Amino acid sequence: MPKNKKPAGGRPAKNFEPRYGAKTSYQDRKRRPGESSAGKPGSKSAGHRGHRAESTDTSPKRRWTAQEKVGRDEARGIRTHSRDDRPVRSYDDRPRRDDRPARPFDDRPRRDDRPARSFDDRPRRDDRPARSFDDRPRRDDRPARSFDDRPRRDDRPARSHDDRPRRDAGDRGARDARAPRLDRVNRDDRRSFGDARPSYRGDDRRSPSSDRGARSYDRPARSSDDRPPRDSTDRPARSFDDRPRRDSNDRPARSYDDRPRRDDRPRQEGRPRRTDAPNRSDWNAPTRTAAREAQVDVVHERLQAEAVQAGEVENVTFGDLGLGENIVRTLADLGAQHPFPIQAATIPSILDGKDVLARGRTGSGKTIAFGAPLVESVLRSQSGGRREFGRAPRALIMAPTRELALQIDRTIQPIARSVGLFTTQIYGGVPQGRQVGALKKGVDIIIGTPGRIEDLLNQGKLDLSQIRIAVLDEADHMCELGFLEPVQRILRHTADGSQKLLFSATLDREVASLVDEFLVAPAVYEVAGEDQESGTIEHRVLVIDHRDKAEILTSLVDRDAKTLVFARTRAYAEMLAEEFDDAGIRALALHGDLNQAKRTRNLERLTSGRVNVLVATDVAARGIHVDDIDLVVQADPPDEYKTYLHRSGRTGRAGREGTVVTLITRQRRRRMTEMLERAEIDAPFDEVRPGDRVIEALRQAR
DNA sequence: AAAAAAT
Repeated sequence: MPKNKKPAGGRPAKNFEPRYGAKTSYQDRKRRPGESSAGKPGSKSAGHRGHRAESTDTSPKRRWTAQEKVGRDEARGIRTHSRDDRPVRSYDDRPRRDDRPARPFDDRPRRDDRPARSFDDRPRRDDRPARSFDDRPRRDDRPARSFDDRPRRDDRPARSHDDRPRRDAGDRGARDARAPRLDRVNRDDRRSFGDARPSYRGDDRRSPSSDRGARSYDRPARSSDDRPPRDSTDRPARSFDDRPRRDSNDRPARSYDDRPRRDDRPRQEGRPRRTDAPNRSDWNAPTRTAAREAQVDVVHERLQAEAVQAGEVENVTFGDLGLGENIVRTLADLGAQHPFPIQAATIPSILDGKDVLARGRTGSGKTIAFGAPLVESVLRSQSGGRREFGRAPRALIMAPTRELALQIDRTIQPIARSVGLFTTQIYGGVPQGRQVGALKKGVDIIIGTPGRIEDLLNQGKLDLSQIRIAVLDEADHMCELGFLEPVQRILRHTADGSQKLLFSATLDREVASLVDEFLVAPAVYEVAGEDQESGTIEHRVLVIDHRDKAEILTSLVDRDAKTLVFARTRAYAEMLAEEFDDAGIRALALHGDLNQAKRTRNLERLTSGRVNVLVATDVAARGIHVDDIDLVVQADPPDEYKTYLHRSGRTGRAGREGTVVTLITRQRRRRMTEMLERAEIDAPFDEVRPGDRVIEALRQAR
């Protein structure tokens, strides 16, 4: 095991014990040994007192696009905080580039609070050359690893601030590319979210019928709590599995168990679930096969949805869908010239005030599908008291990870700004001062994660009583254990009758608990023909010997294009990043043991191309969009098919091609096969040893 | 196991 390969100075991988000192980040530690920050140029001079000489040089930039501005804004936010609120925090993490305070958008309230000083002022930080990156020529951005003797680094000197630019460009490009695919929506039938019920037993999906039973959901809330006990029994459901199989227990976890309903609500029984949905047979599939393996992973009943025919939305424009001019223009700036199918389907309904459930595969444009109409609705609803100081927010968007919340804001903020509305991010890991300050001044849309939102809510610093539209991105995930309850508590604080929108690439009946309590007659949409086969991702499974794992991973990752590696634990993600680094392949990690600034920065480095390899835990599995990832490597196979779908969805976005490679050992073959069945993915399995041709073929960028 | 608040 490569773990100890580090030379003397290096500490063995095990050392990194994350948590204690949250602030101590792995990198910080590493850095110490060799290079003292002292040596680094940037740190001091420029660093102190807001000296931003360096940054200046970066300025020669071209004008910022809306997205870039937002990006800086958010980055600034993080840094800012650090300074203000917690002066000391190790925050160190150097502010990435954004440092460029770009003041342009001062519009935003927040910044004023902190006058100019740049974060450089931040005291300590010695270790890190601080701010560096960006501007500074300084070499390694990742000082960290330095002592490792690793040679590499130099290679990338080149980087320059390029980073941000590209992304937009890319985005756009991407979108344009796919644009063609969409076009008219064909909403034929709208099926109801339908009955939950029994379905679990796969067979009974009987009556297709009428679709709309519509709302079954209206039923007053059945709170989840109520029905506790029974489930087990009642849910004979999975019985079909008769296979008691092992893991039976594992699944308990799944929240769905908690999901009450189902039996209790007899009514539904009759509910027609239409099985014959056009094109896609089920939302998530393979119920029958699933049954067999339901051990770890459960395939929930599919939702009845109105299928949007991708090919038919041709000629439809965002304007036709009901969005105003400024918004349409901003969307175009963001690269969205024409609506994608999922967008064409949901926008009218959302503007219509309906509760909406939507499933669109990864990279299909869900953020704009709910974001644009949300902004339009808020705008229409506030015609009068706009910009009132201290106004309470009218729309809320929640996501499962901070990075995703940040990314969503990056897309929505420009849209909101274009019509004079303000957004603010409310997520943990950063001082709350700035967030609270923004709320005090008054914002219209808040985007964040459950923890901090609930925290501010309980502190009385966040008033959700005026929330008229609440969105749950990755809704099914938000219904899992650990997320469901906070989410429910938060939603209960929103205005009565507020509109609810649930989106996810794997939306299924797991969201029933929320639907039952919060949605009324929801419209359900999905895009016809969006099955895995129609995708642009190639899936491969490499069956290897455990002892060859590190070597094979290293060779897979040793390539020029962007590669995202998933590991099951934070420690392993960290270890892999170090191993790659030691092998001369620049790599960064992304997981919950890193402080938020580092998380944000490391992800940004992949996005900007400063680093090509990012090793992450499932924190990066859902929603994160990085343009050019053409290879996703699962160092550890996921336990659930949904996780597989989301992880692999980090590539092949917007119609591009991508490859997903999953490493497993022989004994995992069967489980892997079963999981792929649930995911409805066909992937060849190859027994591989280091140096095999297959590996070489896979690392070739596509 | 991970994520999500912070202390």
